[in-house]
Amino acid sequence: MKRKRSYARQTRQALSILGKLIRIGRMERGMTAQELADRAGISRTTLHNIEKGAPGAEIGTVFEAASLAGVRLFEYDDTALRIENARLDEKLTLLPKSVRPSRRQVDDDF
Amino acid sequence: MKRKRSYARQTRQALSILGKLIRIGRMERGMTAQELADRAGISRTTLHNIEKGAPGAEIGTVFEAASLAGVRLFEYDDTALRIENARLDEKLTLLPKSVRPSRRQVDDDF
DNA sequence: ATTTCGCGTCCAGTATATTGGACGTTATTG
DNA sequence: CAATAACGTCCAATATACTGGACGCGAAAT
Repeated sequence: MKRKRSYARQTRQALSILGKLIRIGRMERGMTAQELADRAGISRTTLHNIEKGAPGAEIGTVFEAASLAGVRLFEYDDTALRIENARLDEKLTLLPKSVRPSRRQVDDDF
Repeated sequence: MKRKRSYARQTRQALSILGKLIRIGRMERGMTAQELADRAGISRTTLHNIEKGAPGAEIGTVFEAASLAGVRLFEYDDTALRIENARLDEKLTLLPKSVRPSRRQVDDDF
C-alpha cells in the first residue's frame, strides 16, 4: 500500500521549530553533530534529518536528541514531567472508557 | 545491525504525556479512535501505539494527531508558530556555521 | 595560505514501523 | 438485560526509516 502522507501547516511548523531548537541547542553547547548523534544512539544522517524537521523520524529519537541538546519539551523540567504525567493518569480514569457518539459533536455541524 | 534503542527517563515521560494528551483531547472532542486515525491518515493500530507513547512512531503522524486532537505543541497557536519559526531562522544565521571545539565546553569538565 | 574537520549529501542493505484484517473483550446505550 | 460498537490485541505482508561508509565543499583554526 502506498503510504504517502500529508501534514497540516501547523504540524510542519512544529516539526521545523523543534528541529531548529535542537540544532541551536546543540551548537550553543558546542557539540558536533557526530557527538550528539552518538549520545542519542543514532547516526549523523538521522540527526541531520531531525534537525531539518523531517516528519518521518522516530519520535523517541527526536525527543532524546532534544533532551540531550537541552530543549525543554512541554516547558517542563524533569520532575514536573513526572507530576504532569501522574495528573493526566488521574484525568484519564475520570473519563469514559470509550467514546460512543450519541449525537455528532465534533465539528461537522451543518 | 541491531538497532535496539534506549531512552532517558525524561524522554519516556514526555512521550507518555504527549500520548495521554492526545487521547484526552480526542475523547473530550468525542472522537473515536477510528475517526481520529482516519483524519490523521494513519491506522487505528498506529494511533493506539501513539496514545500509548510508543517511541518508534513517526513524529509527523504524532504531531498531526496531536494537532487534530487539539493539543497545542510548544504552547503556541498557529500564527505564533510561524513567528517563532522565523525568529529561530534569524538566530541560526547568527550562529557559526560549524562547531569546532577548541577546548571542551560540553559537560565533561574535570 | 594551508590544513583540518564539521557538515551536507548520496547510496544499498537492513531493521523496523505501518497496515488492515481479524478476533475477543468491555463499555455504553436503549 | 440485550445489543452494538469502541477498544485492545495479534499477525503476515509491505513500505519506509535507519545505517554506515563514502565523497566533496567550505568554514574555522594555526
